Amino acid sequence: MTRVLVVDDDPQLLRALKINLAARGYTVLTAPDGTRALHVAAHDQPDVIVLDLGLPDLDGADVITGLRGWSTTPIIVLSARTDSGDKVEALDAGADDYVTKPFGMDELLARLRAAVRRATTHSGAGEAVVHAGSLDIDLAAKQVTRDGVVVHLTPTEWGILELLARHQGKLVTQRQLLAEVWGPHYRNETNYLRVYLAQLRRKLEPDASHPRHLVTEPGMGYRFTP
Amino acid sequence: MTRVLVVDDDPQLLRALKINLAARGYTVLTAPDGTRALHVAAHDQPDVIVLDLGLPDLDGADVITGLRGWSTTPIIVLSARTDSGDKVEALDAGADDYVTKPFGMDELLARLRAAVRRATTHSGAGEAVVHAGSLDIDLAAKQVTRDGVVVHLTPTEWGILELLARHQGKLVTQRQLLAEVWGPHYRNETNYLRVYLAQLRRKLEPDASHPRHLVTEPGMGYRFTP
DNA sequence: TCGCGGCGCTAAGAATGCGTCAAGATCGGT
DNA sequence: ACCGATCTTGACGCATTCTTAGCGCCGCGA
Repeated sequence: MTRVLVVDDDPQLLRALKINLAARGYTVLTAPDGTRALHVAAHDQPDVIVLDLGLPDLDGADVITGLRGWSTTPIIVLSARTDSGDKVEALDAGADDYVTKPFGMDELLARLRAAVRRATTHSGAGEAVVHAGSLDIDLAAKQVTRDGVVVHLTPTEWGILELLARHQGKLVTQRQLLAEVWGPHYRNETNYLRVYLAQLRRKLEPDASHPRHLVTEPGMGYRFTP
Repeated sequence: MTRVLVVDDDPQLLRALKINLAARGYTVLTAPDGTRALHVAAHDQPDVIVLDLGLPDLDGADVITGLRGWSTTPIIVLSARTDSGDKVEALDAGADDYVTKPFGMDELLARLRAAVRRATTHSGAGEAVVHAGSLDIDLAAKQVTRDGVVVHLTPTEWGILELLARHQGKLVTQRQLLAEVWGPHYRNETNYLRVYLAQLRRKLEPDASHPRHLVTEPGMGYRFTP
């Protein structure tokens, strides 16, 4: 069953889309703002995302960028703005399609089918386990094992590790981590990161004081290196 | 270089598209009708196809079906018909996107970029790496390697290198660098640049006193030459 | 030939960011 | 209401990084 994540702050529209999509046999997930959209996307891995711009908390382009860092899930943007600049911005940020409101339900459904078709014909099964030394991180099961033994992580610890593992090899800025794990208001609380990274290293690294996987890039952020 | 096949029976529009696309660095192929479009597509294997509906010889949906039989090249449909039924038909036949005339050139170009990006990131490895001699600059991972070894850069050093590498070959003025890396208030502190460029050269250049990549343009700024 | 501005280079003090520890505060289940 | 787990908050020492100043070189024009 195809799973669609619909992100919109208008309960009316959300409901209308939910009914229409469910009637066509889609499984519908919803989120009312950007922060929760990112959470749901990471947690439930939908097959396609319908994203309304003009969300209350985050800028539309930021939501797209936040998703594109680790996911290639098709994104269809909805917007009331017909301005061509907005379209260009959203598409260049990584959106797959852009539909202006008011839209025909038939058209949206057709674009949805097109997006899903592309994604399924192009990509095989995405790998959900990241290996790193004696560490195995199962992103789908949300579980980490070290030398085969399960390591217990708190929700916050997992949030950080997941984000880093999804971007493995890439640098993740402190702001990115704080915004994704704690929320957009915590962007300057770099304190938290120091505490939690130390905790993660204590649990995961062979030698916590000389980290091999959870590497600090001073002044910039952190990097997970397999 | 990205190759675009434009299919349209209107010579005016064909010419306009050709000029605009060529100006953006695309290689442009053209076809005036469906039959020749299929031939060119089979023969030259373009990276993306812009297809006008309402061709003189074949029905639009038939052209799409004809292409989709053997190719997964992205197809962007142009049409004067705003009717939602046409859109649904074209998209379900296998088109990737549908743009109604009259359209903004900016929007079309953005949708073109989106289509090409999808196609390349899904199949090939979409890497954002700048190579220069024994230097590899990974802009996404924010990491530099020299002869395969990772070179550690401070945030400021990286800020400068990133800006220069993104504009590789082009001259970047001192004001530009200072404003982007330090902030708009530091536009006259050319001192900083001297210090940091020296540091970067020491870390990255084979012979720091005879720079090959980080070149000074006296009185103007700096240039990164691969 | 001389003076001048722009650049490369070095080095030291100042400022910032990080790891660490430990003690409250909060949450959630019994 | 209690208790353990988890999250927040503050403080300290240390290392790195940034800022700033000073000197010498080179090319250019007077």
